[in-house]
Amino acid sequence: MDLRNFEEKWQKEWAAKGIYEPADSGGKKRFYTAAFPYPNSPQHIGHGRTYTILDIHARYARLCGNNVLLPMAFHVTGTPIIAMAKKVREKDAELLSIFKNIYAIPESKFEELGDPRELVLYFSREIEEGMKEMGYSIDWRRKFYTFDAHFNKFIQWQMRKLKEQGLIIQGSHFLSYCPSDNNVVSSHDTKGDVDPEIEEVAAIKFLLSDSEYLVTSTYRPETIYGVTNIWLNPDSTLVKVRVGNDVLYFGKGAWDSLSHQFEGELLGEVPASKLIGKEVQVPPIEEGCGNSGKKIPILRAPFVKPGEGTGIVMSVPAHAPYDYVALRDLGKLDEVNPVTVLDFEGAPKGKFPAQDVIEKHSVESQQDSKVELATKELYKKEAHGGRMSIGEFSGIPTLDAKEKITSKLVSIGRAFKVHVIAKGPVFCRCGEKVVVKKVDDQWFINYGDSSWKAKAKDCLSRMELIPENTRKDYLATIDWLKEKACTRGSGLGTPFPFDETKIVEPLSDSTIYMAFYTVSHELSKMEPTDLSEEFFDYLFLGKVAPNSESMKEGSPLRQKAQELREKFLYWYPLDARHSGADLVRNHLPFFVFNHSAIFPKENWPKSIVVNGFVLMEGKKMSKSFGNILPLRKAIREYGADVIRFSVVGGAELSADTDFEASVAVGVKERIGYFLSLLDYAKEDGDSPADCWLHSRLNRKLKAAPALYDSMGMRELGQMFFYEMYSELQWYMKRAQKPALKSFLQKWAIAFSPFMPHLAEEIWHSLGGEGFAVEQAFPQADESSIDESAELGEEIVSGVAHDAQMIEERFGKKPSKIYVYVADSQKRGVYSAMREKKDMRAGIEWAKENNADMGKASAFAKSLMKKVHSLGPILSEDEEFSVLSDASSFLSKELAAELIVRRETEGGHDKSGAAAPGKPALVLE
RNA sequence: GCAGGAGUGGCGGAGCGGCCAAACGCGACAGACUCAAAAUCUGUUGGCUUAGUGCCUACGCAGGUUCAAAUCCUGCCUCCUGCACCA
Repeated sequence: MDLRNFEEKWQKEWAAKGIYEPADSGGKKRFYTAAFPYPNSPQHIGHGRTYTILDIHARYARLCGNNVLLPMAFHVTGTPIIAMAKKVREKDAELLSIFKNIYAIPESKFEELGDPRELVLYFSREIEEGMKEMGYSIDWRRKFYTFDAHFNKFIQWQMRKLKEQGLIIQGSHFLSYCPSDNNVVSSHDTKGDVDPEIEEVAAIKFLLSDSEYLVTSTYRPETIYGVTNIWLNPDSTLVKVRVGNDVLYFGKGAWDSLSHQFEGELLGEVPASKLIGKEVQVPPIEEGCGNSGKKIPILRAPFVKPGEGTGIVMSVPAHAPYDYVALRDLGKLDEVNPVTVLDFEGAPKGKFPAQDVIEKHSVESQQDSKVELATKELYKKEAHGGRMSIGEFSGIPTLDAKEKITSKLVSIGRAFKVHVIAKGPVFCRCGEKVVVKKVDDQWFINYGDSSWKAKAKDCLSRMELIPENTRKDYLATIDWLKEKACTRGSGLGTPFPFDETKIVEPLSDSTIYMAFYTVSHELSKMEPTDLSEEFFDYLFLGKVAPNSESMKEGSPLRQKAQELREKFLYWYPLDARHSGADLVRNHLPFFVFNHSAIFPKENWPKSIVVNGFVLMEGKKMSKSFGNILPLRKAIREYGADVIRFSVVGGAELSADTDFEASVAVGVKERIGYFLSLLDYAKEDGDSPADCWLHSRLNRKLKAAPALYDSMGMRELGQMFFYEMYSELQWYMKRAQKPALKSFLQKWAIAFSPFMPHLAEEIWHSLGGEGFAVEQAFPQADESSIDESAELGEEIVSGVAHDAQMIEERFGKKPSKIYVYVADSQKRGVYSAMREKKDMRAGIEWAKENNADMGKASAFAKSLMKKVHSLGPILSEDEEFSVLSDASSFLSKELAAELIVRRETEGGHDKSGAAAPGKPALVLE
């Protein structure tokens, strides 16, 4: 069976009739979008998940009578595509092998793919075809690329709107940087893919003489009161640098890195050995307090790495195990004056904390690896549970004191801040050490602005978030966001309007583009030069400057803007934004922020839906595992409906889902089963089996709308696919004359958001008019929900099951099976107990109704344990007739004559074991 | 380090105070069909037991609340994800 045949057929029909190209007016509307793809590779099935959920959302909205817009475009902004094209031109073996073996690109194409534009076109075509083959109900007329001139104009307008409100600022910025490549370095540019995280540390100045200082860098400026000496590697070279009026000493290697951060005039080099033995002054942060302002010695320390930090280290033996051990090894502990500056719970009495922890771990010498352990242990205690125990900041928690002391040192001119690569050194792929570079004229979008944050939160508070438990993540991110660098030096995209040599950075040009979709199909017919700031002001905000020439009343451009404004106002606000869960920390908050700043409240987005990832046979999909299943390949292999369902139906929205080939095969086979039922497309029957099946269906139809609204993908899939499937199998076994026409019609439409092609095929096979995907969602018929019919079938299947169970023990094939239906007295006891959830209620009922008290109390006792969980039951007559009706079916199933009797008839010692809903069985 | 999340059967994963020995799927086993296989169907899949509706032991570990806990509370252990200029 090849599902592709009818899938392609219906895709063509849908496209020919343009049913996914909605008018920009009329009736109820819904506007849904998902993040546009970045076309630097073909899509794999993982990409299919978000779009499939989006499509299901859109399709359900259509069944509910909405005019639905689902547009798509391509995000090409940034450097990766350019870098990739460059690699193609250089004939990079690894990349070309991926092209050939994973992406299946013909080698004849390689030449032209060296051009970034061709690369974009190639992969975007690939992606678009895949989306069409998946049956996504996208309006492709609105497609654009983010390097299009029209879009550029729009983004420039956006930047201007932000700047007007003071939300675009300029300032200095620290970047991880490779001096050899002359480029910014991020985690995938480093050896071992280490993230070059930038950290701020305090650089403290120790006065050597006049205005000459040794500069040490430290994570623990709060220990300044306890510094006893300076460590200097005797084999290193120091450099003297003039910064302002000061002359600063740094380790030579350290200066090479730090020189990218601030201006300084290199005065010369000094061998470190020349300084050893001299003294420096501890910054006089608080006279007479600890070692503050005192003279301390410079000691030799071969362990100091001249390239790290500033290459010069301050020593605090009371709190730093390394310093303590080093002094001990040198035999100089007695010559210095350690001071305890921090107190914490469990701090040793009469000992220095570092000494204590060193002794506890019996550390022998500096080379002992336990020093590291001791350092971590002590630091953890002091940093998180500790407080200052000296000076004006006494009693203040360590982490706060760190800040306060640093600012005080800065204010007295004895410290400044430097930025270093955390957990360094980190090396660029070219081999060079990554440094921190300061950029002075960087542009930012100021997400740190507090009134903007408040606005963004206001916007968020009005939005529905699915799943709702993501809300605190958004709030935390909104709080945490600060200035975001919004331009880059190179890459595809939009020139930044205030400095056209720069490009608007990718996460900044994808925040309000949903508004662009509402008119993109019209804008593309216009000249980009017409898309002025004034034009967009009118289109999106309805604003006209009083003396505007081009937009004055009656001008052609004003008319055009008016026409487009109506379309924009029709579609906006956006009803739902769909995305993978990974974007909760960046794109989605930006989306909220920017909408809240630029658009009035009535055009703020209504909801966000996020979903988890797709795993491949339990593992993360990745090029290195070689387990990527390209979307189009998967469609060819299994069919679009199978992939749609496999990627979406197996897990809750926010959970990761697993793609397994064996499951996909199972889905495909079940689809075949549903199709085979078309042979039974007769008008409805009215047998118990028919009532039962329609009851089950209507129950599902009743539950469905709430599930579709909350994106309960797993449960919908479970219910309409797997459950329906096994119920149909039971039905086919039970029904003498299966009649499934109206059942299949309703089912196909209700499930069409998941499997639109199958639905269309079934709909037309049953002679339906129009398209299945344009019908109204089938309303549940409450009167068809028949609890008795469902209970009846449960009893029948229970009898079949129990009889088989007993048969195994019976030893031989029975020729007769007697079924005893429990009497009405038991039912009375049962119902009374069920209602009151109490045994006495049953006994009382028995008394009042003159029942056999011995029997009644024994029965009541047997129900006692599950008195809280008794389900509904049928009356004796109902149960009797259900079983009588089913007796020929059961006889056939069990290959034995089945005789239904009432418990009251007796006739067998087992007959008394009958319970309501659980008849007693006797095999003969 | 900070923030967030998760630990259930052979596996994936439901359940979030009582119809739970635990949905559904996958896998495994048995049976039917068949010359045989695949596919399909039917059943079994914690232990013990009765010719079935019974009992016991289970939901990371240790306690607690409750008539009742996988579900609520406390502590501990383990694992995962994110931490920005990157699409």
